[in-house]
Amino acid sequence: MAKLQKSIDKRNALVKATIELVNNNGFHATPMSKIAKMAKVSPATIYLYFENKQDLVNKTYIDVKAEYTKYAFETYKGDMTVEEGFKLIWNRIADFKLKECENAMFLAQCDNTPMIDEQSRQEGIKHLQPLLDLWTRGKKEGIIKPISDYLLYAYAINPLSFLMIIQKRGAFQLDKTHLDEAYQSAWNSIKVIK
Amino acid sequence: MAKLQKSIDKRNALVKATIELVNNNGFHATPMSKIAKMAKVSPATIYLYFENKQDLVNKTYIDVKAEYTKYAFETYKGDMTVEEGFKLIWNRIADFKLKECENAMFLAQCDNTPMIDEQSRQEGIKHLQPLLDLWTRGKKEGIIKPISDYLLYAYAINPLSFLMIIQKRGAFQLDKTHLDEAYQSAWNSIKVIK
DNA sequence: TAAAAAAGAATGAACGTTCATTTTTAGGCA
DNA sequence: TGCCTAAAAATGAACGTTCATTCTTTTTTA
Repeated sequence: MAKLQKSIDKRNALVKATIELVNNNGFHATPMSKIAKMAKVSPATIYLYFENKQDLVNKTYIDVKAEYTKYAFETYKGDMTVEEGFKLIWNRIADFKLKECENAMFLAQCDNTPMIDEQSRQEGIKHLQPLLDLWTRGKKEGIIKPISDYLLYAYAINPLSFLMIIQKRGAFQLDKTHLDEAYQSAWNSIKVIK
Repeated sequence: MAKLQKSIDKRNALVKATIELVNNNGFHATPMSKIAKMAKVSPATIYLYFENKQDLVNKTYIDVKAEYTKYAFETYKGDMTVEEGFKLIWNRIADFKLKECENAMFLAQCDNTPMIDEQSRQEGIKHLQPLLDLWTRGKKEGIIKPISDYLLYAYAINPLSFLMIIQKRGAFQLDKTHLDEAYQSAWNSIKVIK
């Protein structure tokens, strides 16, 4: 048990180092030797936990994506109204992107580059199912516009990624007021207009 | 003149090859030797046109960004109403992202990774001024919500990047109906609600 | 004490860039 | 016009470095 614990710590250290270094330098400008150094491990040890560099980054992506969606849906209950549910999930996602900025930046980079295997990408998408289910219910109840899930995502959720990135670059600070405005924009763009 | 023409052709070929290879492989997985091969040029020749690899990708970014904004604002006239102007620019941007998919993918990758120098990034942002001016006017006239330009961009323009990426990945096809819906979402999220 | 985990050094391939050389260009002169 | 030449442009090969991965040895574990 002590042995297993130790291994998990090392794996976590490797994943964490990968995120930080890839965020700052990009995938291919991040040598295994630096990841090893930051995780306080020998380069050779990485290969006890991951097949190779590609496997390391794929697994890191899946880990982070799982953490992200776990956080997003953690307090959501199936008996909420569609509007309540959406508001809750939206705010949890916003929270995550702003508080766990490093993790969110990593996901953004993975989603916009050929860094990740197609298979790992698919794996990551699965975790969004609760949100899709909520939208399906919302459309049935006539509360959410009867348009493609992709469009709903593009206008309601994805803008948060953009805001996170420019906030990270120091262009502006997202405060409570901004977030309220952002939520209103998100909700306006998906709700049925009466 | 023949000589100058020839040089411009070569530079263009290099920029084009860079876009295609970086889109498919990422910046650091794209060797200069492959760029040279695709542009039908010797590796050494690249260094007659660009200082080094970083300079090549910076210049490519600025070129593509300029092309993008030129297209976006080409038919816009200052005497249009705010709503007309926005609709026009929005549709031009959508056009560009869908027709010039390679170019738009390249920009998305640059904007979400540490691939580009901060200076080149700033240079690229300048070109968006006409859109910012339009929004300023819209706010003055009480047509556009009095919120930060970043939020306006996040909800009105940026979703197009997301749609382009998933369309490119084959997840779904953006047709005319989708585009109309997308435009309505965009406009709803920035216009003043009466 | 034997097996598993970890380490550092070694290896071979790939890359960005430069170097020495060849090819092309432009234009002055026969 | 056609030829010559010096400068500019272009090239392929070579260099030195960096990196992912493996190998051999040492350390830790149970």
